[in-house]
Amino acid sequence: MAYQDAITALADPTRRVIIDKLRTGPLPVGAIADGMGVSRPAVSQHLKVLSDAGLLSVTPTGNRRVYAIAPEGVDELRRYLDTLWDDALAAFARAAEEKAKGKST
Amino acid sequence: MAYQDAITALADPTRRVIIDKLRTGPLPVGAIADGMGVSRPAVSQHLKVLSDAGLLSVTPTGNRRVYAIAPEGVDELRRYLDTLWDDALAAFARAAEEKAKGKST
DNA sequence: ACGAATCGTAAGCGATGACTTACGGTAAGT
DNA sequence: ACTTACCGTAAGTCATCGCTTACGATTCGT
Repeated sequence: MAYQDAITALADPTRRVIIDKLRTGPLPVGAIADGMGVSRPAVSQHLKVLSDAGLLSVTPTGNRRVYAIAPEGVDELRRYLDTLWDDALAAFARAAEEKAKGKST
Repeated sequence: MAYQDAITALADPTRRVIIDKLRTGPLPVGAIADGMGVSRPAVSQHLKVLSDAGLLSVTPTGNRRVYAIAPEGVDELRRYLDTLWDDALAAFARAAEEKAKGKST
């Protein structure tokens, strides 16, 4: 009960930028908000969405909160897409096969 | 230049239901719309979004239009998530390592 | 102890998007 | 040829979402 939230979270462009910024490693909020065109509170809201979706982990360190990509959350989404991938391929092959047979019954 | 559209398309619950209906094989619009709580035009609109995102293929057959999952589109999204997965794992390992070292430099 | 810094939350606003009804267009059936 | 079935599109409505400004809480520095 989570891959749906992960997809919804990644649907927003700004949130994808945040994810990209965290690809190289964990960052505090200020560093994340720095450079992107939106205010820091907006970034905070996005971080909450991403965290709730299980895509980010938070580590309160003294004054600041360090965010990092949570591999588990990404993996959940990955597994969903894998099953979709498998089914799509199977259906594709079956459809091609029926077409070749002339499709009777 | 497409995985973004794929994610956006899959973000909607109704569209995910459509995708699930097509997992077992291609279906015409009527069969897709049948049983889900929204009107057929709504389904048509969703089908357009999914098609534009590269997640579905259309095959006009006489009177009706048969939709099927496009493996290519799914694969694009899959590859994006794989790179994210790789980076996340690498960053995770690096962070753990630095923490163990006591973090110098 | 006091001021500055870092960050989350609340309230309000504007835009995007999902849905409905109504309509037009093409193919199949008789 | 006429009717029926199947489907996409247009217009309009209503909710959702992302953004901003304002504020409060906690922690660091001096």
